Amino acid sequence: MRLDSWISQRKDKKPTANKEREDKVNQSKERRGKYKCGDLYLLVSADYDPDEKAVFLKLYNVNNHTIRIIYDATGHKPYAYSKQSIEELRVNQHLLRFADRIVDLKEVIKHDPIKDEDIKLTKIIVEDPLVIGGTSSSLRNFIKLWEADIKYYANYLFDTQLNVGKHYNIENGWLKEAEVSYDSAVQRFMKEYADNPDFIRWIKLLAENVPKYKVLAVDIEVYVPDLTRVPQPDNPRDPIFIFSFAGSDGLKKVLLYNLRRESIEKDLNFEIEVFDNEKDMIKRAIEIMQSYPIIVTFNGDNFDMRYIKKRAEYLGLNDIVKDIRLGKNDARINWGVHIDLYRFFKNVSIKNYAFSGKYDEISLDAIGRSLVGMGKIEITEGFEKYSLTELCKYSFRDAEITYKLATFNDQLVLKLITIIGRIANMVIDDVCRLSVSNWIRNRLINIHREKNYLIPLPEEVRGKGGDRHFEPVTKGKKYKGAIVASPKAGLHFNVCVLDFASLYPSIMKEYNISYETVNCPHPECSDNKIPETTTWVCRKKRGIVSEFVGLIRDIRVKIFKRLAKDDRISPEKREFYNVIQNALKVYINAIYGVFGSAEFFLFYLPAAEAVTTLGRHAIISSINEAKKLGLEVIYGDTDSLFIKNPDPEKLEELIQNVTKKLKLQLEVDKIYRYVVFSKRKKNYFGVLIDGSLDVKGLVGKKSSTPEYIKKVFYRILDQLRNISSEEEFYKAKNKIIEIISEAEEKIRKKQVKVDEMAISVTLSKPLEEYTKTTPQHVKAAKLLISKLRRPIYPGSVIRYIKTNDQYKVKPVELVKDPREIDSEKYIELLWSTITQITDALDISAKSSDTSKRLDQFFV
DNA sequence: GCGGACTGCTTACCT
DNA sequence: ACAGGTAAGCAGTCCGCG
Repeated sequence: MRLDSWISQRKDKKPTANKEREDKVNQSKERRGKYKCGDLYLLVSADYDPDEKAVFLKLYNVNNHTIRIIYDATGHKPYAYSKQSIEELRVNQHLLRFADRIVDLKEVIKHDPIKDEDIKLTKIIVEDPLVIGGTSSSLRNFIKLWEADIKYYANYLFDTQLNVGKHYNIENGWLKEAEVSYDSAVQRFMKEYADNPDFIRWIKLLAENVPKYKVLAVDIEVYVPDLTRVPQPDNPRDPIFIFSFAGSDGLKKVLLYNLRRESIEKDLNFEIEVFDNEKDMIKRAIEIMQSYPIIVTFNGDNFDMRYIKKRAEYLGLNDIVKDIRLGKNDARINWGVHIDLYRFFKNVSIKNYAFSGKYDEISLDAIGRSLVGMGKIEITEGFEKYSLTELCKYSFRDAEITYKLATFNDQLVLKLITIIGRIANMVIDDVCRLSVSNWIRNRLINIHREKNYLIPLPEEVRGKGGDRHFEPVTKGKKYKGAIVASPKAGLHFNVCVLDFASLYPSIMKEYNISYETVNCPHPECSDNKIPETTTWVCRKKRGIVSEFVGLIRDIRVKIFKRLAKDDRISPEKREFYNVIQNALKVYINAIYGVFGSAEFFLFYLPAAEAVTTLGRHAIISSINEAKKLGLEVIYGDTDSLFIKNPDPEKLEELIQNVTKKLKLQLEVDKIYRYVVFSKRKKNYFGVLIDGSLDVKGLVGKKSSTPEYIKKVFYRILDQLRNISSEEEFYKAKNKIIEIISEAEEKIRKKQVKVDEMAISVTLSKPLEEYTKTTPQHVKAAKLLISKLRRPIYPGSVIRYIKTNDQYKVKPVELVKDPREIDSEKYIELLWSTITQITDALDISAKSSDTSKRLDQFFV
């Protein structure tokens, strides 16, 4: 049997006209709201409907704040590429298995970026995505296919040239890019760069307004009397008894299934609807939820939404919850978008770059406290010990925190998600769940499509070969990274810090680094070597990644950073542009890293190594250049040079020389009134010219250090803050001695509160995976479980006390009496924290006598 | 059997 | 599941020691 007879029959089947298709869908799906002609829509999401065998788009109606769903009417079909000819594929047994689901085989020409030549491929077009991948019998498991692991709805957006986060109008059922207005400042930039279509395209995409979304935060409570039992969505035997809602339209509502027939307090800060059976409450809850296009939860993917769905089905309400769709690891809603903030805040790029590590535990309580100043209501006993009113308050607080996290600072989080969706061209459901490497992958796939480049398989990229030239300094790493120059220990006044503006992205841009340009196939490029290596870089073609990094780096620096600082623009708008430039920063900074990550689809170690090699080259030649000019370099880390008391003219000369020679922008980053180094790298403090204190890496700053010791540490630094000469420096001495001896005394006499002595350490993996050693926080966690039956998860912060009993450590919850504290250990800890300051000032040996010890230091 | 030297594990930080 | 480099504390092991 051959495939062609079947294919020819299918070919005359024309795609349904757009309008008809939409009307059909309108009839079959329940719809809300009326659409006015000319309504403006923001493309927020897309998905595949297996029943309709088509992609549908979720469009946020900016005018009436509903979601409109539009099905594909172009007849777009899933596909993948093969390097076998049509003839070969026609008799391929694996394809024959899917004969009735293969629509067409087509010969196409694509550019192979690795070989730098056009190649012939066969495009296998199929009826549904599962033919390509997603099941154990799918084609990609049996024959070699290209572009077969891209989600179909993503593929669809790339091919139809739609972009998430853009505004569209609907005309006769077709999407049309909407004309949107831009600020005059943005228009000026568009004029300035009128001859650069890539620039214009990105400015237009990013500067579009982001609507204020209509959102609803949801939290549920499941009635489990015993505190130690956690309700399991997969076994939903316990009833849901509370739904809490906080909405952007001011809704503050709790639905309560009064399973104890208790009387409920009046005059709460939320409305309450009481039900005498669970089913009615769930029906009402779903009705409320379906009137909001955006649903926000904290851990809804794995708990709230999942439990609602499973519990409703358990109660026979399948139809009520049919529009909640559970994936392996997520929960999506057909009527809109479900955003799980737990997944979003867990993302390390979001945590460290967007929120500069302001929270360290991924819990509603911890993140709520640090970002919106609101924590959970504490519950220490099982639910049976509390009145239903108290439990409603508890639950409503959770919904309130979730709502605040989604909407604080003018919906910052939702804006950020939308903007990342624009940059990555990724549906916002995925943006808030996936990591930065996926954001990068998605856009790079999109760019390959636009250029008609075939996306190589990971083994083809790796298969290019190329050596690793430098042994990593750190054990377990794949290649050598940055250089950290040894600091010159001591106190230094008037220190200027120079740094390279976004060093690695700039290197990628200026030196044409990309997976296909590093060790390219052209013999004539092979003399274009990375210094001290056998790696060469292409001169003939612009690298796809290099070009992309360069473009968005320029977009950030030349457009959005400037807009964010332009005082002719209103503060609100400036804040919006600041969010954009920040999102770009998060994104750009991760691009180098993903090429050094073995899991990334374009992982190519020689490319990553080329970047760090050039980075080391840049900083070393700058240090040498500085020395040549007679400037004193006292420290440097990766991309920075600390220069002591520089002659301004020499400094300017250095900047000019380096920038010209390396094609990398060296600039003044900050100036310290003074800075204090010990012998340790990545470890110093200083006072900037505006008087602000800058502390780097010192123990006293670490999140694990007990509060009490931190306080002492900062009191000491405070003594040093207003110093502007060496004499003044020593005046602070007596006060510091006083602070330290007082603290030591207090610890020795056990007068410090137990809570202030807690050492806080994050449990990074499940307890049973600590097989090699048992660190102290793991010991404490085990006690929490055995003595208090407290559930512990990876990511939990364990707070423990060093004690003088047989345990040596105990969770803070188990230490009732300060006399249990091992004060000797804490005095040691105090000293090691403080000597990081005093060491730097050449304070050396310890003696048992405090004042003597300090005197030695401050001589 | 004991203690110091050493290595490896773990966490939190810097760029 | 972006990278590598560094500091610090502790757990566990090795080795010498009549």
